[in-house]
Amino acid sequence: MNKGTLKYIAKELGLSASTVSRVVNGKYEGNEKTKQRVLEALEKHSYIPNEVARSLQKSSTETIAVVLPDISETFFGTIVKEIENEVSDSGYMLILADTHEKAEKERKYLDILYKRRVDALVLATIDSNGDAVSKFIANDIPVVFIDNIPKLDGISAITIDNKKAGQIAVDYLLSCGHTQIATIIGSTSETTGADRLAGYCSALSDNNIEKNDSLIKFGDYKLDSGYKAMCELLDNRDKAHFTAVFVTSEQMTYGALRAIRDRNLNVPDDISVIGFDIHNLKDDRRQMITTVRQPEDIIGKNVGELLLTHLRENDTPKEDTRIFLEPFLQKGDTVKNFKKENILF
Amino acid sequence: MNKGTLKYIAKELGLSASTVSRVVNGKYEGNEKTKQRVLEALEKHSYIPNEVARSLQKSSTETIAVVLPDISETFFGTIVKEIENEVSDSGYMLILADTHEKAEKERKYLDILYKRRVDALVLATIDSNGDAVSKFIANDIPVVFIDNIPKLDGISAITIDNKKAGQIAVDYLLSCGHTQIATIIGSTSETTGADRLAGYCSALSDNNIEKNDSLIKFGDYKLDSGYKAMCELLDNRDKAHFTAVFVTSEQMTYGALRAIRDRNLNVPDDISVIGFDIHNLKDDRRQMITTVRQPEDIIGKNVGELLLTHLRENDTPKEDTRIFLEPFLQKGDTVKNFKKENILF
DNA sequence: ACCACCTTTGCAAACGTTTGCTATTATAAT
DNA sequence: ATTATAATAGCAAACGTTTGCAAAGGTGGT
Repeated sequence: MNKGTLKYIAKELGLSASTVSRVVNGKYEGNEKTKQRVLEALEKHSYIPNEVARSLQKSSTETIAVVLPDISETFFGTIVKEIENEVSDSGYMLILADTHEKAEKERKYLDILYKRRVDALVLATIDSNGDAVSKFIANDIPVVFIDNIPKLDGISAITIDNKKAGQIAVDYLLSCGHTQIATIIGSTSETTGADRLAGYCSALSDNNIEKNDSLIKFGDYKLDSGYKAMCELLDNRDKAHFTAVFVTSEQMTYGALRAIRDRNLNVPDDISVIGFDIHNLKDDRRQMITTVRQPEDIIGKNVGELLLTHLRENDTPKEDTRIFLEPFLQKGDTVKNFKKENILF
Repeated sequence: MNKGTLKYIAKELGLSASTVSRVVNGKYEGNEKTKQRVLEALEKHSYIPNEVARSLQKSSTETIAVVLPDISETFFGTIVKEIENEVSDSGYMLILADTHEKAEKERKYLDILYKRRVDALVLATIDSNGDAVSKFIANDIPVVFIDNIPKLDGISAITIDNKKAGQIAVDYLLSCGHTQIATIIGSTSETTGADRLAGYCSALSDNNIEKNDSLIKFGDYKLDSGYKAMCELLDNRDKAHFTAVFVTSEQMTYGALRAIRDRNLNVPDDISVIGFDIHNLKDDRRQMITTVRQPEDIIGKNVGELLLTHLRENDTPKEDTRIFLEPFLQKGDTVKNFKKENILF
């Protein structure tokens, strides 16, 4: 029999595994003396329970899966950190899956994670076909989306109000005197992109500015697509002029900025740029990119809390939770203010 | 008996669990017809193996623990991403522990991870007392350090050459005409800090510049300590003058920059700064902080590869692996070049 | 001296797999 | 018809726990 196991120690003591187990778990109600004997033996062998065996028996792994497109982005890193912070005291650990923005990898990971019997799933999906996720729901494993609103029932979601995010950006540009505003939107097959676009549109129409479809370009959240979209906008600038552009993802923002630079245009003198999810360096001495931001830390904290209530009460809540947090604007130096000309620079 | 299990399906087919198991794992050698029957039944019930049970039986969880101080830092995020990328094809998943730079949390996590029977451990320790880690070594669980050189035997390490990092920084400053160079070093109880300091010293002495101890300050890698150290340096500047400072961590660099700004001094005109691990925004249109960098992606890739060979061959290699990667300088706009005055700005 | 009851501990099944060995049956060789 | 051989499938133990139930032993009351 393997050393270091409950059974082994029990046999050595002439006791049963049950007794030792109960002592280990603080459920022992018997003789104080034997309790001490057991405790000593545990100490002596420096017994360490096997969580895998425990998991099997309890059918709970105390593990939360986090599936996201790119852990190296500060945005996701911060969310993960906050989730961890929230759930670690309850003994849960995080198992991390980076999908590299690939739908196929996401599906594969979801399958594996289901096999591994994670207790809960946090998902920033890039492919909310949602089929791979339905197994989780069917088995009452809590699922929380952190990036967009799921199409299936049974999934909670904690996101920002993406429509408002679009509005904030456009409102700010309007307040700076811009009226010809272009935008680069990520995929609209998810609510995320669609809502940001909706916010853009409604802010315009609220201010009686007619929307110009040739000022709306679409990308896939990645750098190259932002570059390409910006090029198209610039190429068509004679016909569809604009003074500012609202780019709706971090990577696409970098792409757009690069495209602008490649044409030897200046930001913000020639074109104003407002980005998304840009994490400017903490050293605020220097130039910053104006950006719409999400409160990642609050998102993460909320996800953690929600997960814990789901997991503890072990009741799937009657209603899917929907928490919408506030996006906010972080002013930088990439938007020109026509209202107070020449003051900013 | 629980539905969805091997046993259940076996019973329904009038077969034994063994047979079904063997089909599932492609180890079945029997009658083609029964194989098909089993396959159909598996399909029909959409059978999903329970990895927890498998892990218990195989005593291998296909899980790699990654323990680090702060996953929200791009530096660690990138390393994690690359490790994941390297090992995911082999079926390994990452379990993530963020220690929030606390030695106690690190120890706690290491204990838990050992209980959870992870197959390997990647550790960026902040407390290489190493005691919590010795259990892993004793049980032939591969351990790789990614931040400093372990004191214990049996641990591999993949780091940059930290001495060279110090030399690179100082050499660059010297080449720009600086001779009075201060430095802010993280804890020297780890090799990381000690080596960077050694590099700083040797670069000075190689150039026949006498080291001035009052230009060497110590911090704990965090922002506040960088701020404080910089203040001390500035307060003492009459007695110990300097034109440049080499700060040896990302957060301390931000702290130092803030201290400089708070005194209304200009970077680089009044003081040149060279940081560490600074991830300047990808939009290289803008001002950047001059910094020593580590090739995170290569570190991650190497860690992944090393882990896989350890895990696959299941042999603890005779010798502890030591891989030293090259740090590199990323030039920015925070170092003044006295050699070609007024050209850079 | 008997019964009732409480205290202390153990038995055995269960969690869901994998796998070495054996049993059964069919096939072929003599 | 007998035996050797191969093909097929199952038994049962193992992985290391947890836990409902039962058994053993002890105590005290009558």
